[in-house]
Amino acid sequence: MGSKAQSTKGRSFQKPKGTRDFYPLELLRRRYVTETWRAVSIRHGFEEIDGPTFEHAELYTVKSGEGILSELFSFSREGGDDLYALRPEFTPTLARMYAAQAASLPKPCRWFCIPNFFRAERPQRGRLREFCQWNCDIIGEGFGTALDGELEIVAVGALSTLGMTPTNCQVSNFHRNIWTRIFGHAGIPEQQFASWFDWVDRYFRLTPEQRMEYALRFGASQKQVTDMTGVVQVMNGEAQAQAGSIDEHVIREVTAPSAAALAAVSDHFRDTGFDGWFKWDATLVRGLAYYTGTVFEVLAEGERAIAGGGRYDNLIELFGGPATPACGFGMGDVVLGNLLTDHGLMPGADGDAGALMDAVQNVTTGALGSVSLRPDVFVVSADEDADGDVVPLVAQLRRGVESDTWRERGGKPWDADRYAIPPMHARPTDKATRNLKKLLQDAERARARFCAIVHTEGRVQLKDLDKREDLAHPSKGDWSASPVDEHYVGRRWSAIRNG
RNA sequence: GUGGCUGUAGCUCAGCUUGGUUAGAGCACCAGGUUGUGGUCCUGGGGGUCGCGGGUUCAAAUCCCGUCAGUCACCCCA
Repeated sequence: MGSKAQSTKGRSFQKPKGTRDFYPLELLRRRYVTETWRAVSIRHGFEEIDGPTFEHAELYTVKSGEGILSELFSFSREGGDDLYALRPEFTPTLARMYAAQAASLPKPCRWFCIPNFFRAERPQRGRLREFCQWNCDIIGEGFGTALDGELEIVAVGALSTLGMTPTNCQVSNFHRNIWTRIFGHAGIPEQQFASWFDWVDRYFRLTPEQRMEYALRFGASQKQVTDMTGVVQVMNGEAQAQAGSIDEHVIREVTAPSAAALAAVSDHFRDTGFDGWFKWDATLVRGLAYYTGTVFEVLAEGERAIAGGGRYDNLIELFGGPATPACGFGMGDVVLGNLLTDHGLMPGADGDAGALMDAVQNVTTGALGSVSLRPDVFVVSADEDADGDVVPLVAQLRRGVESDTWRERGGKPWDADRYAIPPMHARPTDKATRNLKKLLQDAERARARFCAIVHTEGRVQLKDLDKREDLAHPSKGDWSASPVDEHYVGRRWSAIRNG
């Protein structure tokens, strides 16, 4: 080590711009994040997939136009005609894969992947040319309207597991159709919608004067700018509508259907115990033209978006599949890594290799909750009055119960004693039926080990699906859906798993 | 594609404004010693094309030009 390592022969090589070398400690840090992503995905009922690292370049230009080629690493075989490109995102691959098998896939289909992506951009903080990104997508309709909310909760679940809280991190939400309706109502021609989305997107990055100038340049009128400024202010709750702009009641009326969809997302945050994370932001529209409904971004102070996603209801069709609604998000490892490090939430950031090894060990082998590919429990409702208890119970089981000792100590997210009851793989049904027999079939088809049947007043009946027998509580008979109870149903298979 | 900052030992950096003897520090590494077997302390040691190229000068890490690389921001953001 101490002697001169470089030979006078040979030349030295540098890693390509915007790429990273992962020495042992760095790779462990990455695994801490990716294994957490994986565990959280599985617990939320998502299945892991992957696709090729490169695709026909056309797959990307068909969606985004030829202009995107300059941001791709593209190549062709020596003497070959086909142009390929390293994948810059997963959505086209996903749409292609889904379209190819659409008829035989379950509806909805919950898929995740944690692949590397490549973009030929200029690197800067939080943006590299090769990075790792977690993608979660729900494709196809369930009976519920909560698909978007369900999806967002997965992202929040991961951040929460990694130690982020609503005080330093929130999910900004909006619905693109709120704007298209407003645009329509304001008499803006459809060809100008894209420009107006850009305008909305830049709202907080430009001064009022710049906003006016920007709008006039693409052919808007002064009145329209005044109107839209008023709409942003009303929507964000910053002010009453100003004189001369669109009346607040009119705004509410025009946008009611889309606002209701957003409210459903907000409700889902509440039902799953993540209320504080949800935020409205009327200026959040996201650049991509393919979003058709809700759009969201996970934001934290001082960082670019940690995750972003939304609803894309006509993309599967674009890739040759049947018309299928879908929503998804992506979360990159670069920004997240910066964020965790800055908040003291990255194990081994101080070079403590032992702590880092323990952290990865805990995440992967079970001290923090083993990840069962088979669902630990399938939760169904036996009574209409208990329907509303399913989502909260599933969320509670997936979250686990943190231990008092850990909480009082102010422990780190990766500490082995974090949970009194570890997080589990829990699933609700996607079926609309109330037929208990069918619901149990659904549970067996999902290969669940147990089924929790929720009755009124938080009573839970527990079945071992492998042994086909009921597991009654020794003294109370039924179990409880409330984690504060001694006979909380989560305790039962927490005990089973620990032997 | 545009702009700001940076590039000196394996790592983190000082020195550059006001050019001038063998270019420094801490950590790391190696050797020896001390401490009654490991993270203490002491002593010594190896290791540097001062990113690269050109220019100005008697003399350049230092000033000027170019170039490459890194980084941050803009553009863009799937």
